[in-house]
Amino acid sequence: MPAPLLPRDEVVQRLTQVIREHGYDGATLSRMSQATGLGKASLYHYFPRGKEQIAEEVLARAGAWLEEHAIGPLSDAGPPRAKLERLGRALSTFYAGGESACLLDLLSVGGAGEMFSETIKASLGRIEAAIASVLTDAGLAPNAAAQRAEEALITVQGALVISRAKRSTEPFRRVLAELPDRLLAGSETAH
Amino acid sequence: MPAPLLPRDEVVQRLTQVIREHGYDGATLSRMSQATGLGKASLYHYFPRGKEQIAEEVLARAGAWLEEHAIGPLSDAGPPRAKLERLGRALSTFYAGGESACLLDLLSVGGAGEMFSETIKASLGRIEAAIASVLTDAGLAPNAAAQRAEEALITVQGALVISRAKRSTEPFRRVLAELPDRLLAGSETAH
DNA sequence: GTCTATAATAGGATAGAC
DNA sequence: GTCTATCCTATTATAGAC
Repeated sequence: MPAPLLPRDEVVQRLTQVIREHGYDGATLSRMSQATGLGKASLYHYFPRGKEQIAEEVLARAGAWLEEHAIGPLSDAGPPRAKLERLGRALSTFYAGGESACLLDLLSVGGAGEMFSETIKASLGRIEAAIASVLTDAGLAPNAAAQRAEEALITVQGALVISRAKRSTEPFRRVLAELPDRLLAGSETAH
Repeated sequence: MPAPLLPRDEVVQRLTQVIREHGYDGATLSRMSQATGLGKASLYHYFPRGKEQIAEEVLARAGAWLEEHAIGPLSDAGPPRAKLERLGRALSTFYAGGESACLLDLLSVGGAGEMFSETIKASLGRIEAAIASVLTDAGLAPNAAAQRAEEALITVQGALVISRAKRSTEPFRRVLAELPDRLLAGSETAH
């Protein structure tokens, strides 16, 4: 059997780019074929269930990346502020400094929304819980911590939308920079 | 000439629903035909340039609604807090309490993004300027006011995304409820 | 102003050669 | 593992009757 032109992970990575740029409906097999250099038939060799499977793997890979680089480190030892700053750097990488859209956003629209709803909710839940846990460590009450963790997600997603709409990464960069202060405001480690 | 089955504005309203639910690429003429009860050919009678013109008019109508119900009233006489509360009510109506996605979000993705980029940026600019103006009236420095106005947009958009992803309107409702306090915090009228 | 019919193209998916 | 060729369906768009 001939060696693949691209390792599977590289293929998934390029498909991720296509979906992030065009959304689920706009991510046609033609575009995917072009982005990977593989014919449509070859894509079906990698992903027998077609487009839906592609989106599933793209989503899973993104989830794994976040788990490793953003969520996991929040459980490490260390001061809350340092962990939140590290989270900010991870998110900046993940979203390419604000240039790349969020899959959870794009894949929650229309027909794709129903397909991936559970995966998306689970991902959001995990990151939200991890942030909340850091904030309780920092001295916030559980309710306040949970609420602020959700606010963090809201602000990051909103900044991505506004950055995309304004065609400027400035809102995203500003939001990320301010994130640790905002989350820790009033906590025992903040003063 | 026979009377139209639906007034044009009613047609545009139903088409708006389709785009808001499915995004630009997912808003097919079949769905639009079904939503309006008009055949595809009739849609081309209303909108000779097809789907792109439909999205243009949908966007224009949404912009006009916002101008009248959200942006305009911000220039009326009255205390800043009252105006921001009224803005919140208008946005709650506009986004159906968090159930409906934002056109500026959906139409900034993929190919549609390039088509409507200028319109979208202009809309964002107008609402941001109107909010900033209320905040300077409330005693904030122009820079702080502009920054907070952008934060308002970010938070509202983010709440819509998270509400959609979580399939719960709670984040949106909470964000709207907290909006006036957040925007006015530290201003001379806040204490 | 709306319709049926139809063109032309693009989309998702599969068969089978190499 | 990749390709060309093909199928079927959906999509955008138009022509022309009523």
